[in-house]
Amino acid sequence: MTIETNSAISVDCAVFGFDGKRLKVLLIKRKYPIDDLSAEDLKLPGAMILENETLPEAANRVLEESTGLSEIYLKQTSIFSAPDRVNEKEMDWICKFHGIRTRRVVTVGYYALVKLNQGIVNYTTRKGATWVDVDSIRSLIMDHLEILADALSALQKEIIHTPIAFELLPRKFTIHQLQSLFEAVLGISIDNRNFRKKILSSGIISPTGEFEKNVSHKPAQYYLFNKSVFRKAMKDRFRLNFINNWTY
Amino acid sequence: MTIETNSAISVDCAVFGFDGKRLKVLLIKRKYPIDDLSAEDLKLPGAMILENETLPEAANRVLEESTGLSEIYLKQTSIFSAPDRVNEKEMDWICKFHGIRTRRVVTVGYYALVKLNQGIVNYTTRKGATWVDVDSIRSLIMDHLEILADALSALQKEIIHTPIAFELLPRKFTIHQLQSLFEAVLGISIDNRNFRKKILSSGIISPTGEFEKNVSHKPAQYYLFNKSVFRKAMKDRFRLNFINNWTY
DNA sequence: ACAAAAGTGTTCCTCTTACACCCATGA
DNA sequence: TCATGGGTGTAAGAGGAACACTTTTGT
Repeated sequence: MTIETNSAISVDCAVFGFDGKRLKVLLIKRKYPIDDLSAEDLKLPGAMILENETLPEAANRVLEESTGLSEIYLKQTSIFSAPDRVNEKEMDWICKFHGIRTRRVVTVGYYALVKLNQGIVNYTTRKGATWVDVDSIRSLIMDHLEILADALSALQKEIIHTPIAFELLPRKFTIHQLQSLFEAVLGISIDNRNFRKKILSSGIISPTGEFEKNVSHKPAQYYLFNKSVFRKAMKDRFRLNFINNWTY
Repeated sequence: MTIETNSAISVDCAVFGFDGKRLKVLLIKRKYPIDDLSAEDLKLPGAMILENETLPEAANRVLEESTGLSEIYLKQTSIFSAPDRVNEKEMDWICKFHGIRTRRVVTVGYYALVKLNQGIVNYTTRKGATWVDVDSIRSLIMDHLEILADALSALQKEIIHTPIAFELLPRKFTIHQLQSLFEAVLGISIDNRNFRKKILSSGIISPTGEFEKNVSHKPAQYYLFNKSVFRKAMKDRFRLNFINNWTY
């Protein structure tokens, strides 16, 4: 197997999902183990870029292969370019695995957000991938732990400024789910009354009139994300006469 | 001249400075013009990465060459990876200029912030580089205009969340200078009373007791940036019970 | 009846905004 | 004395933070 590459640039994707309780990330096992590089070692999904492909295209290809989904929310984070980020043994493995020859691989980190559901879990399980609690991950191959940490940090920054939370939830969701998501991603706890007030008064979600069924408590209403209101809100962001959201 | 490169990855830097009135960026002229690629074409300073160099190291090298300064504030922005981002003619020029052979160049954008002063202006002028009003730039070679726009947009986002404004000002500065900087970078106007109140009550600047001299108006006091207070403020950012700075 | 999560209001306080005049200096 | 930017205060309103109980459902 030889993939034609024109330069040793790869992409690695931290694919995040939310199971209602915790933030998960998709990990795969090393294929083609050699020597003491075990097939049990976990890594982020990634690939070398192809000749006629941009980096986001490569990242989308990785996502489609690993989740079966296209049109996933995708965001570039940092570049990892330390000349020694891949040690000699790992370098051998990479060259063998990808069918290339190179002395150095620069990788570009991405994070992706998917709406976790049974279909995806089935698909990824068939592929041998697993969804792992982000908090519980202690080691990954090469510098993938660092790439993951960087992706998580970028996600945390972004989730409070842009409406990416909705990329991690089903189309219809309860306010409680939304709140739990913020709590899981940011590692904080949020007052429920204030949260409802803020999110409802912002107008970016709309009630559907549908309610949970077969739950052993008062059924919660389902809401929808309201893109148009959000876009309007973004336009109004630079208000009249002063700086918003100055966080010094 | 042959620089050894192990892959066609380059860095391009938007070096920003502030002259007290306007945001400036450092542009250089194309060297070694060929055909109708003129020596008058303007570009961002950039370079191919060397074999044993990380990307930030390459960017710092570019900065040191173009400004004579080290220890400059430097921040990575986006990656430009369209396979056709460099047309054939430009590709010829790149290969000739850098003494390499490649079919494709992926470039990584950086922005840098420098404290503009006579020394730097002299240095850059000797090098044939110029400081140009960011607003006035209409075209640059290849996709450098896009790289610049991306850098500016990253700077605008960052300046309201982190204390990078001080990287663009002299060590001692007046509140008016600081305000003008925000106005220039963000393209807004700010109420002077509110600005003073906010910046002074934050405690991140300290008065020096020194005042302007030889100005034909009431002399303004000079202030210093107070790093330690700022770092403390950052730690307090995640407050007790709710999400800060939610901008939906 | 009980367990479990949904849903709801008010008060206090801080921060944002809008706005206009006198001061100190050099020319 | 004039031109220039420096420097100051206040009031009204919006939004953030803290806080506890009732409702609805399934078991």
